[in-house]
Amino acid sequence: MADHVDLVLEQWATQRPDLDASPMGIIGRLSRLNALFDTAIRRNFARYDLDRASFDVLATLRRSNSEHRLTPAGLMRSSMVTSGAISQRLDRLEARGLVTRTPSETDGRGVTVTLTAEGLELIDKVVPTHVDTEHELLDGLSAGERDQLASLLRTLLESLGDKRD
Amino acid sequence: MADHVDLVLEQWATQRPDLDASPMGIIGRLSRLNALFDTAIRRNFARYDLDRASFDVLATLRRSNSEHRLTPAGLMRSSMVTSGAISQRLDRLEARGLVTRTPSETDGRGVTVTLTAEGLELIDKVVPTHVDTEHELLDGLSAGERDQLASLLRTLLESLGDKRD
DNA sequence: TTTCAATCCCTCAGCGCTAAGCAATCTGGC
DNA sequence: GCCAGATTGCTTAGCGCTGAGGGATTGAAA
Repeated sequence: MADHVDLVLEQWATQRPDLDASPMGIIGRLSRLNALFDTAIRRNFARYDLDRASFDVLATLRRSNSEHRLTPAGLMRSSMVTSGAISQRLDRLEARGLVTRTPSETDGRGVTVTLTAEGLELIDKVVPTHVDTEHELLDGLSAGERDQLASLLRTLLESLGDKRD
Repeated sequence: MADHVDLVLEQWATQRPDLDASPMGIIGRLSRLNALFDTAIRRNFARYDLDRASFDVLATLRRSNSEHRLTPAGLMRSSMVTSGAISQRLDRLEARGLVTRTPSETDGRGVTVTLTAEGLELIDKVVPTHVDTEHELLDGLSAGERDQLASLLRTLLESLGDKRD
């Protein structure tokens, strides 16, 4: 019963027994899981000519409100990428006709990003398959273990200052 | 008591109540944690003119064996990136004099990558600060919670086929 | 011995991101 | 009403990775 991170921990214990490398048991595994999840999730998106970045924007617009509209700043806060990345994502989505950018009615600097009918149709088709993919990825845990894991991860996120906004 | 992912889950429950989005409670949090960890870890590396890619290679060589030597293929298996990425990482590290590439003595196609004295000195200086950083990042959990979390993550990794090699 | 699939490492074009910087606009304190 | 500092969204150079592909070598089946 051992994964790759166990090997890494043993190697450090041998080569640098003075170090307490135990945090890698969490941070290393988390990073590996993220890479594995990402590969599986991207494979699903590719079937719809989407990448993760585009999906994130479309999904954020879809779930945010009934008008499916948000500012670039709002999208940035939700996504943990820089404003430059958001601009470029929107360029690509706008070129494909999946979102529109219109000047804000209340703020001369601002822009409103809205899902088009085509964008809504696409994301509503993809999201269920995405949720299925995620369910499959977690098949190895029981319902109780999943709850426990989600709860520990939330505790950790909150301790690092993650907020609702 | 709520983090950003709780908001996302509520939004999906409102906009698409037909979907069971609960896996996002794990996969979404894991992805967010990974991003937060990455930022903190890279900030520490930057103090030593290192990026995460270079650190990964140096650390893998350091812990692998007493000779601090490995093939590019071995580095690739350990890192979850493509062979092209390894080649480029080695180019950078070799140019800085932190590793050497020598032809394998037993395989005409092969190369042996070895930590130089300078590379060894650098990684031995950085690793303790890296471990400290990781300890700080997990401060929000008790020792028991950390064990529990590591164990759940290992179960999940194993269910996805992660192996020691 | 010959053949050939597999392996090893590399190159390179393309891609999306970051970091820095900019112009336009807004806002709160005076 | 005015101005300084924030905020908004965008542009661009530079960076590292992927994915595709290629040359050389190996090892095992025919």
